[in-house]
Amino acid sequence: MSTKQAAIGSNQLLNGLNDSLRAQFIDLCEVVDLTLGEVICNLGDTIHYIYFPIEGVISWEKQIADSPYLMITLIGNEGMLCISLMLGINITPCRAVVQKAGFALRIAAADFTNQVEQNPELNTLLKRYVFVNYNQLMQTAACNLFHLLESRLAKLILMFQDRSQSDELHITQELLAQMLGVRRVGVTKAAGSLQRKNFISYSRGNIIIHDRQGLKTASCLCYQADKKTYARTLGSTVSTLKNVFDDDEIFT
Amino acid sequence: MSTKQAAIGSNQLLNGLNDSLRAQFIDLCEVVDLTLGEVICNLGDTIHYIYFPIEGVISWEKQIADSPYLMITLIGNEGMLCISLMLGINITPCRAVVQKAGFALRIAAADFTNQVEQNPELNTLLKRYVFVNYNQLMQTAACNLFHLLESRLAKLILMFQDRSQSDELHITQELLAQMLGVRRVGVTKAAGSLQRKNFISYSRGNIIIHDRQGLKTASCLCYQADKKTYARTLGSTVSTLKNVFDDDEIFT
DNA sequence: TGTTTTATGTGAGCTACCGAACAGACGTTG
DNA sequence: CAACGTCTGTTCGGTAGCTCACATAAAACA
Repeated sequence: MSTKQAAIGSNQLLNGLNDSLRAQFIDLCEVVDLTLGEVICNLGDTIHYIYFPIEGVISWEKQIADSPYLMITLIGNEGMLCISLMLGINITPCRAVVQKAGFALRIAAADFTNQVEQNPELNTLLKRYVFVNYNQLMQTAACNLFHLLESRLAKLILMFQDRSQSDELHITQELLAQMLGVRRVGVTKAAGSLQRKNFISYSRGNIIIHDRQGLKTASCLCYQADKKTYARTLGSTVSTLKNVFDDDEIFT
Repeated sequence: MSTKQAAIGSNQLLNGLNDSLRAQFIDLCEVVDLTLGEVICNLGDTIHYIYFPIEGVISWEKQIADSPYLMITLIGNEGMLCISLMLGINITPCRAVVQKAGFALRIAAADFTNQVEQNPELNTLLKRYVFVNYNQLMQTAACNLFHLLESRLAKLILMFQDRSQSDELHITQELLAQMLGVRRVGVTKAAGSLQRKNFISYSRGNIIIHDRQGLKTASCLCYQADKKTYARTLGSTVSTLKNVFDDDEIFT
């Protein structure tokens, strides 16, 4: 299943390219497995490859002094890894960890840079993706300050579901807590609340999502806002955007 | 004093360009006043101009649903305004408000885009600046979650001082509270604590900084980390970096 | 099978910050 | 001078999330 043929057309970001350009780009890529828990890169690492996930979920985590790692965003087949290279920096400022196994296309940094320089269409597309990240990050900075843990947890679960395309997630409360930058007991309490509302059920690292709509009402509006930003920014170039997110209601 | 001649060499970011390129760029700019409280742009505005502050301080503020505006960063003569255009987006995602009067170079969006396309050196420099912003934003997202108000206030005061190049700041607690996303009484308490430690004194919208070193110990390490990121990322291109920040101690 | 490891749930006390309301102190303007 | 608006300081009750400690239960392993 992880052949390059199967890979074509399965990263939503690359789907924003026209067929010939996409084929040319993917021709320079190789398909690699993403194994659960794998650390793809660490703070300070030189960027050797750029990743475009096809299946699986990767968390992008920042560590600041005196504090544990904090998840900045989740990356699945709607995005790419190591956007620093788009900004001319070949060093990663973060750690990237595989949170759901799968596989990805990856391209060598030099090839990537060449392609971006030679193809204005590719350059435009990926710059827009950087903008989406930049915007989501501002949203997250505010979200972290203002919103209750239960809302943030609901948002995280929804994000994870979007990117893993499954109603069953495999992730422990301990890991969720680390991503959210809170104690495990906090997640237990918030997850218990979501469970009592019958939005999810939880058992030893398995979350089953029963009521996606309910989760949306429980989550903060940041979730919807981020998706709207993605849609509005990449919508004109990413033609198959509807596949990225099952967006039932995008509102203004 | 606000003639274009005086302006040359007074934005630290543009100082990263070689002399002829900088002269050529500034030739396309005009000098405009920044008046206190002026809203330079609002969420959703089309970007007509890019600003490079020479004197004065601008706050970059995001508003998310159900919450007041939150300051994302402060911009002075170490940076530029409206970096979205570097990412191919000509709409501002935020509000920008002048928090200290001064003046700035500004260049029309079309001229800016042309210059960036034609000058790889300029393009590289400003992409790196975007990276610095991106990195600081991740830091802020974590800072907002983990760090105490007093530390965040100390950091903000230091940032303001760096960008206003004065030991006396004119800003009310109400405004600081809004920037930090907390209530005014919270700032009163935190500022009172800093005052009792003799780091600052405070009186009706005037902060006088007595002990910069003390403020640094009171602030979170995010302050130092952000400056280090700036120095390391732009240091190789910005030759006069030492002028940007009076960095007594940059450590690893 | 019993033992250990891993994952989740509960409790009590603590702290930072919130919400609201109010008091004082300074500056400006009539 | 008096009246008013602005800015800062304080108080009281409430709550979210923290620290620490411990309980329970499913899975893994011997």
